[in-house]
Amino acid sequence: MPELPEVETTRQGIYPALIDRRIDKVIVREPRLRWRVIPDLAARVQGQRVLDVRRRAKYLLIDLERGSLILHLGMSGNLRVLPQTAPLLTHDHVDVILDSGQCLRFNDPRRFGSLHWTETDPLEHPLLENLAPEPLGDDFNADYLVDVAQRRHVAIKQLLMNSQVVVGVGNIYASESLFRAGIRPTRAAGKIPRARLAQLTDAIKVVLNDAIRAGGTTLRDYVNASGTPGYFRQKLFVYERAGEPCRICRAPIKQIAQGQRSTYYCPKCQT
DNA sequence: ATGGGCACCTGGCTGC
DNA sequence: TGCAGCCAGGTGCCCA
Repeated sequence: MPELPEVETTRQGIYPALIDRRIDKVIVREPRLRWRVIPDLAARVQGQRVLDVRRRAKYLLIDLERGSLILHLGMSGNLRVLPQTAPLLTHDHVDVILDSGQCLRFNDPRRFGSLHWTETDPLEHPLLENLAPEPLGDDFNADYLVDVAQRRHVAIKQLLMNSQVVVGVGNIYASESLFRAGIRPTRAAGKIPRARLAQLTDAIKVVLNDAIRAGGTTLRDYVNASGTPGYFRQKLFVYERAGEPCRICRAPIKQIAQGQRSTYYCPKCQT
């Protein structure tokens, strides 16, 4: 489900409820996430105050006084802020109960999400330490992408989805960014001229920022911390629009498979 | 180093 | 109505 805009929207949504609150209790109903949640997680975090809520790539980092929770939403996860007494739904796997009486509830039907605890710098956690630059940061720019794309034979879309190249760009925003840059997703990364890659870095930033502003994209199950969907779906140019007319040139949008994922593009606008 | 394919899991939809 | 098959916002790991 969630790519960078959805994770960032979630971060912004949970921040006010978490910041400076103390954790009264953690309830892990289902520890079998992508990695098994450590058995003593509740004991380790109980009583600690929340110092910050950050995002790195698609990971949420909840910094406490003596460590950090590292949370990933996987494909189908969401976090909601609810009254502690709110009725449970299926797949409500974890509750973080705060001293305000509110509760941060993690729901994840497919259990591709994860919850780790670290008592050292979370950015040096094995899952995070080798991640590429943030797409919205200044070090993700034309020079960088040109350098990385050099001599690479992979299709540009797959390059964009590689977290060693840039983080946070998933299946939706890879297709959307390539549309806005007018680049065909199947083009070999190393054969795209510098000027086009420069347009692409800009397109990625614009698309991600627009999506954050719209509260993310809801296709099926994504909801923000208040339980409401994102509105960026209405602004998608190609994703899940196979056969529908291109919003620019009216040519039917094409759907292909790349690396076992669906890719969408306009055969006229993207070359 | 690079690239490709699989695995993990549940649920919703399609078509027989 | 039932059920098999396919698809879905991710990504770590294993293999060539």
